[in-house]
Amino acid sequence: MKSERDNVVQSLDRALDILEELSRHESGLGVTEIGSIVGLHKSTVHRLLHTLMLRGYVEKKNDTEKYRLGLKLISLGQARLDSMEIRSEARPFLQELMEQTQEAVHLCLWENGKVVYIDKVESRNSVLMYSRIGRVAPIHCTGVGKVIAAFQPEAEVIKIIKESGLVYKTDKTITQLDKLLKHFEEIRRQGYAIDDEEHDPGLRCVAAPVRDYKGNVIASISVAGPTIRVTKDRIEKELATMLIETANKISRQLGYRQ
Amino acid sequence: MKSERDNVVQSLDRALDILEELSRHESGLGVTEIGSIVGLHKSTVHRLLHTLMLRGYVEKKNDTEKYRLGLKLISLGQARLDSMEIRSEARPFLQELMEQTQEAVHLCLWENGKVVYIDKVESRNSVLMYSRIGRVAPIHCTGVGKVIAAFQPEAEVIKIIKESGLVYKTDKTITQLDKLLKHFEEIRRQGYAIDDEEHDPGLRCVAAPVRDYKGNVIASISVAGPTIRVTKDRIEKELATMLIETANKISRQLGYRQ
DNA sequence: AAAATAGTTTTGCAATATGAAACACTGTTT
DNA sequence: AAACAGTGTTTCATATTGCAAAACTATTTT
Repeated sequence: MKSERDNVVQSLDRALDILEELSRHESGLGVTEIGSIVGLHKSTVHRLLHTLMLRGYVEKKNDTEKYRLGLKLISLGQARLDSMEIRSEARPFLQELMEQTQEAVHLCLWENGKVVYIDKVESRNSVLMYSRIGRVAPIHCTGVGKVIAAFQPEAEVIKIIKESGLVYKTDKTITQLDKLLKHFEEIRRQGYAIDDEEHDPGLRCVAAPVRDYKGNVIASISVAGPTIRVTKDRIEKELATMLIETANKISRQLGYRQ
Repeated sequence: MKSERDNVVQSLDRALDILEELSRHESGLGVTEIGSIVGLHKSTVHRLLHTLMLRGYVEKKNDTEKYRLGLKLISLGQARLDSMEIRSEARPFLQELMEQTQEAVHLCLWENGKVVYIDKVESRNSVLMYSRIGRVAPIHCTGVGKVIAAFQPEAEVIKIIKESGLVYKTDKTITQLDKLLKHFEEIRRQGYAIDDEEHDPGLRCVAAPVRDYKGNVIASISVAGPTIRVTKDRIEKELATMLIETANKISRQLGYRQ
């Protein structure tokens, strides 16, 4: 039986291992360190790094022997981001929402069965949180994830959950499939989702769905902050409404007509 | 004589060719197209794409046979951006400056002999322009580039100019080395640089240097917009001062004490 | 000063990656 | 409907590449 791993180009695969390891180490890694972590001989690592460095994908950090990701990755990553029309269309609305709420605002996209952060507008009051452009948002314990998943075909959602699992993050994480699906019904009914410390203790997020011109939910936006500021009361009285309005504006910008 | 191109890992090198070609084609490319452009057999391209796709570095566009850059590049690019402390330190100041001026504001970094855009805050009035995160700003015809180059060791600047040349962009581009170096003297004297339609017709930009804790110019910020809004008069009367003040705030944030 | 560790280079050869050829699929033309 | 053209995918013989062991160089630690 032919496997996905058949026909993988070994040296390319290895080089990508190296890049991903470097992305996890902001302070950089040496040749021998990389070799140990990715399980390759240091002379192999050295040659792969030589090619990556020549092409700008890695660089040595401040004339040390430590390697880090290179600027070419910024360029390619940004090229991919810039090709996302929804991102530029949505940005002004996100900015406005951040100004109104003074909390961090996010835009996530539903891509290949994953919810990915593709924009984020920080406020002056922003606190450190998990969300970061390029990161995947779990569909069971983030507002942006739950609100997208709730509006996808249930069979597809179940398949994804079976693959990635309902990983426990906090005591409030929903880790039972039937309870999550029931929760998704509630989200569909009220039109928005809340992450009530389900991903990070002390953090709450409210998210609303963004639709494309056909009415499919393809993205979500959210407002997130510490529970002492993003209170349940504040969500019900003002944030949910503002969020849904903003999401609707973005949806209309994308050609959605209800 | 050992060349840089010695010991290049061929299949990695080729895969990077493919990624860079895809970054130039927002609408995606097919296997055979890629093969034609990068000069490889379609079966070779197919196998490299298979590995890149498995790892998330490319994906097929909306169930077509066209390939495009994948989300993993966003992740890695953003990891590199997020490792830049100056970027997060500067962002609130850039936001403030954009609010005050209502024009596009940029942050560029001096890295490996190049000036690279690493942040950009758009205004509602932003017009389409060359600047894009990840792109390199020419040091002879952009404000952000000239103001960094002016404060670097002259020998190093001359070396870089000899390598990349003084490429003509508009009728106002400075294309003679002696005139450019003289212009750099003027920039050092007045403490800011102006790109007066030297890179794009109809666009003007004013830029100021950002210093590190040692006083070295390592970055620059700029305000840019159409010449009808970013007038010479407005630059002299208000923009230059605001820009220098903001650049100084960022420099102080980085530990610079004059 | 000696030992240990890390980075870099060399090299023989086994394994990989290549591209030509064939096959499968899709869209266009007749 | 059949033939044709072009693209994507797969196979396979083999030439070339990439590998890691070994050796060398440089730096750090003891």
